[in-house]
Amino acid sequence: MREPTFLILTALAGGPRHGYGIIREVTDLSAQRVTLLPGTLYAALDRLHAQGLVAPDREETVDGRLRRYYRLTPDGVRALDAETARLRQLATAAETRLRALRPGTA
Amino acid sequence: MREPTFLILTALAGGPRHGYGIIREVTDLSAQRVTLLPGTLYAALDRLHAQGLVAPDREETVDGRLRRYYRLTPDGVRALDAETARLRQLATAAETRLRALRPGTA
DNA sequence: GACCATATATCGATGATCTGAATATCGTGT
DNA sequence: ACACGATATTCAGATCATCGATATATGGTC
Repeated sequence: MREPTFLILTALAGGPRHGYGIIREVTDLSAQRVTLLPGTLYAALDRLHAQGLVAPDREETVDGRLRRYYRLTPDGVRALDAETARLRQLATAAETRLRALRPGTA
Repeated sequence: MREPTFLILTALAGGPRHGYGIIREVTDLSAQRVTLLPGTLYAALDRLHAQGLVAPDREETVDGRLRRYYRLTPDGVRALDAETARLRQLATAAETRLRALRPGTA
């Protein structure tokens, strides 16, 4: 799983969001580091839906503009959980070696 | 940066390694979860060398077989450091939301 | 009426990785 | 002498997520 996909799942872990809401949430989440492009978002949502990790939630019309909400499925929560554990394990392994490289920084 | 690339840099953070040594180290590092294929490894080494993150170290001949060692460059250490910080930040953001989803697990 | 932010959607190109196969050398067993 | 397995490296072809660009439409602002 790549970073944009991970951030989309993380954004949805904060509650159902519609497409543009996800884009804004991801921008915040990553401290302006990642700006999700529409192509990335909708391709990812289609893929994650096909994988059963997200599902359409509800549709709202606000000021005449359609909002299509998505939410995490239970499988989606599990996938995000597993992916988070994996990231943490990778970071820990690297940090252990980096600390050994620079004993002065300990 | 994808997982195999990150693991290669992490393996080299433990000291210079030759190709097959990196493959074995990555298998250990990831608790048998990731098995680096030769094609992945050498393509990544070429790419990382072109980016200045790894450099050829020395060559040894053991039992008549050549071993070509690679090591992290200072830029490589910095890149691994930055990437590790990024992974940790992502994991922390996701964990915060996952904990809020399941208050019982806190 | 031009322009911008919101909102959803599609398409081709890019690039890192994976699959799968090929090449070469050495030690061991027969 | 020869086949075989382990070590070590290389390359062609394919896949897949993401990017960049573009399209469509609404409502509010100037």
